Parts: sequence; structure tokens; C-alpha cells
Amino acid sequence: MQQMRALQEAQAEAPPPSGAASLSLADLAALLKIGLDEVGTEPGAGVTLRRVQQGMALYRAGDPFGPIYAIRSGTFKTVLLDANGSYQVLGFPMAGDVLGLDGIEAQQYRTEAVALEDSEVAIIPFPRIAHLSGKAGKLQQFVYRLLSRQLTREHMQIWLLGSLGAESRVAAFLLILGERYARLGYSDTRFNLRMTRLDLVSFLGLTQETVSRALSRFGETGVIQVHNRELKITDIEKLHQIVANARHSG
Amino acid sequence: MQQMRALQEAQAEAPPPSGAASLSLADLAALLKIGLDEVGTEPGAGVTLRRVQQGMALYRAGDPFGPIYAIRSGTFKTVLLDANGSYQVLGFPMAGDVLGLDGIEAQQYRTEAVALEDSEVAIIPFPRIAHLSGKAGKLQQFVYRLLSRQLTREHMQIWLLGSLGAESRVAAFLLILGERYARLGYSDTRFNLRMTRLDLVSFLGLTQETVSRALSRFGETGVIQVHNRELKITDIEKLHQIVANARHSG
DNA sequence: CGCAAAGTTGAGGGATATCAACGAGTGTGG
DNA sequence: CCACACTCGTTGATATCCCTCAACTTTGCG
Repeated sequence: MQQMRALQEAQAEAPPPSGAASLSLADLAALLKIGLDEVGTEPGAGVTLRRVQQGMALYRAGDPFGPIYAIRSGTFKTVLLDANGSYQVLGFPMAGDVLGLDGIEAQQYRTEAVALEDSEVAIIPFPRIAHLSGKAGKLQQFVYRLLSRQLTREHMQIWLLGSLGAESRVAAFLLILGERYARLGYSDTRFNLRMTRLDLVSFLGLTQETVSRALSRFGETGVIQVHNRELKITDIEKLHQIVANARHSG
Repeated sequence: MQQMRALQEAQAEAPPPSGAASLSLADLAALLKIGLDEVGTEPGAGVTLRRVQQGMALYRAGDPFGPIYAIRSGTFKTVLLDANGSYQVLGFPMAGDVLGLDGIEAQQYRTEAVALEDSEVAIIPFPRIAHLSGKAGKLQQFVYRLLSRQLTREHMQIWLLGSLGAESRVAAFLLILGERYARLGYSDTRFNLRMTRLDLVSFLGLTQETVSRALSRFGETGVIQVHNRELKITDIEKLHQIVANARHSG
């Protein structure tokens, strides 16, 4: 057990000693384990560092989007905060991981990053990187936002699987699907489930029978009408209530 | 019910009629709901289209990474295929969504995209976009890979929450954490849980008691040794077996 | 019409959440 | 140094949810 404690202290040390408060681009590439040839030739492209005390947030949900951060030492947790105040931990990034990518799309961070121990991050001025060139730059910003958007969507899925019970999951799925149809110009209360129950079931992390029963019960209580894959939401407010009845700590 | 069927057919139509087999950049921006000023002035920057029949895969896990795809009409499912053959549906992308982003990092697609109905996608030559500019481009490729890497990681989390039982989740978490420590140069069998049980519990989608019991049982069966947050894996092979005992259809 | 596939419904049991009590670690003040 | 309170984590008993198994109904298709 004392050996463990010794190991622990070893882990707390900063990986390669470097007292300077800035990092070369090559160092950054090595930290992030990404091959980055022909970059060491750049002039004064240094990256500044920032310390974060245990328990402190590097950024919070809703903060205007600024830089992204590469963790140089320490551990964080990233948390998705529900409107109700409930939260879902999305991950525990450590040295070599990157924080803040989810903020690109909406230009504000959607999650919160809190240090689990005293940590050190490299500040990467993302806006400067992305806004660089003209024509090509526009295209690239484009793709950045697509990636960021995708990240945000998968956060929602983790939240759905991590903190909702069976009926809440089904209800949330229907609501989200409706919203997506609405964004495409269709009705958000009348649409068609294009996937088989098997696919739906895998997506929701449930069994076929449980999903079927949830839909049946929704039908009985007058929340929806289903016929095969055709679906109509008749009481969207009650659906929201069912989602709010999360499983554990709401 | 017949009204529903009528609606259904309406949805099957392509959003804005455009018989050509290519799309302008501005069209693409509109499709993806992303503001893209000053791009309509580009010369011949057209994007070609591709049709995908129902049930056909746009790409499969392991395929070498090529273009990314913007869905113009139709619906897909994206599937994460476990080594054992089990699968986890990650989402149901529709018009305006993008496919293939997870392939950037490893230069091969990690998931599979299957059309749930006859669909049409715009082919975006991602490599050409990313490799465009010289010096600055290097930096940008950098960030692309970070985003893609993050996507892949969250896919794992969705898989963990969607298809594993309680003990399997805890076991998988320990193994993954060990691998991450190993990548940083530390032991993959002796490390420290830096997060509180509360955070861990939210991350795993379980309750505190269930996680505690799982760890206790692992201790009893000689798979690990725990003392507070200090942890030692003594039988890594058995941990893998526990993960393999997934919940429903393996 | 008949078969296969998909979806529904019911009964039962197992896994996990909930409730409750206890033990261990930590910080504070006497 | 010890008592106390407080948080964190563990253990046990019970309730509940959801999975499993099985039978049935419906849909789709040749």
C-alpha cells in the first residue's frame, strides 16, 4: 500500500520538467501525440501555459467561447449541466487531452471543465487558428463547426443513456426526433420512425420489449398515437414531464 | 392514419428540387445550416452528389478514410462495431447532418453508416480541404485530429453506457483508465482514482452503492485491490472477461 | 394463402436502485 | 492528544425496474 502512495506522488510530478510558462509547437504536438512534421521551423509560435487549482473551473457552461486547452499535467472532469441543474459527467481528461472543443459551434462552451487536482494547461488560441486564411479558411471553419456540432450531439446521447430511465429515454428520443424534423421544416409532432425497432433499441440501450411497452403505455395514457412506424405526439407537454422524471438524482 | 401516410410521402421528397448532380458551396452551407459568407464568389467549387440505396453502407468500419458526407435527403444509422461482433447504434443522422468525421484521426472510419431509406449525400473532399494551406494548414490538421479523436472517445462512452451491465461498466472503466495511464508512461495496473465516487458514478450511469459493490466484489474475487482511491489490478485478464459479459445481445 | 420477420403482450426472475445503518477518513476545537 | 462532527464510502435489506423467456398477433412478401 505504501508502494502505491509512492507511485501516486510520482504521477503528480509534471511529465518533462520545463519551468518556462510557454511551450513550443513541437512540444505541443508531442504532448498531444500527434505527428506534426515541418512545424519546428516556425518562428515564435509559442503557447502559453495556465495553472488551474483543484476544484477550479477552467470554463463554465455558457461562457463565451475563447481558446481551447491542451492538458499538460493533472486531471479534469467535464460535466454537462442540464437545465434543471442535474449533471452528467462526460469524461475525465488527463495529460494529452484537449478541453473546450464543444464550444466551437455555438461560440460558447456547452460544458464545464473542473480540475480534480492542481493542473496545468496549454492555451491554444483557437479563433486565431481557425480564422486565418480567406477562401480556404472559410471552408475549414465550416468543417470545424460540423465536428463541434457532432460532439454536442453525442453529449446529449451520453446524457440520455447515463441519467434517464427506460420511459424517459423513449420520451426524450421522440422529443429530440421531433425537434430535428422541425428544423428540416416538417412537423415536430407527426413523423415516421424510419429505423427498425432493433436499431432503435440499440440506440436507446434497452430491449425491444421495454421500448414496445413504453410506446404502448404512452398510447394508453394519450400522450402519443402509434401505428407501426407512424407516430403522432398528442401531448408534448406530458412527454417533457416524463423526461423530467429522470432515474436517479434529478 | 392516412394523413400520416401522406405526410410520410412528403418527407420522402428531396427538400429543394435541384436535378443537377452537384451542389454549390452556398447550397451546402444552407443545407448544413452554417453561416458561410463570402463563399458564393468562389469559381467552380462544386460538390458532387451520390445516391445510396436503402440498406447500403456509405462506408464501413475499417475502410480507409476518404471524404466526409453531408446528407441531402434521407436517413442513416451510424453503428459502432465491437470486435466481438456486437454493435451499438450511435445515431440516426438525417438531412443536414454529416457523416464520416470519426475517420479523420486514425485515417480510417471507425463506424459504419447505413442508409435506412434511399438517400442522397454530398461528397465533401475532406483531405483536400485539410491539406490546403501550407504552414497554417499544419496547425489546422492538428485541431481536426483532436476533434476527431474526441468523437471516437465519446463513441466508446456511448457503447459503455448502452450495452454493458453494471459490473462490466466498472471493469471497462478500470481497463480504459489503465490504458490511458500506460499511454502517459505510467503503470496500467496500479493507479489512483482521482475523481470522487460521485463523479465516477455519474460517468458510469450507476449509483454509488452499485459501484462500491462492484469494486468490493472485484476485491473479493482477487481481480483488483482497492484502498480508498488507490487501485491495483491483479488479474487483468479476468477484468476483460467481465467486460465481455455484456448485458443483452453480446 | 402461407410463411417469415417484426412487433406486441404477459409472466417471472434477476439485476440494480432505494432506503437505512454502519464504519472509515478528515478537519476542527477543546 | 482526544472528542466531535462531518463527509465519504461500505454493507445489508428491500423494492422496483427492466431483462429474459415464451406465446401470440400483426405485417410484409412471395
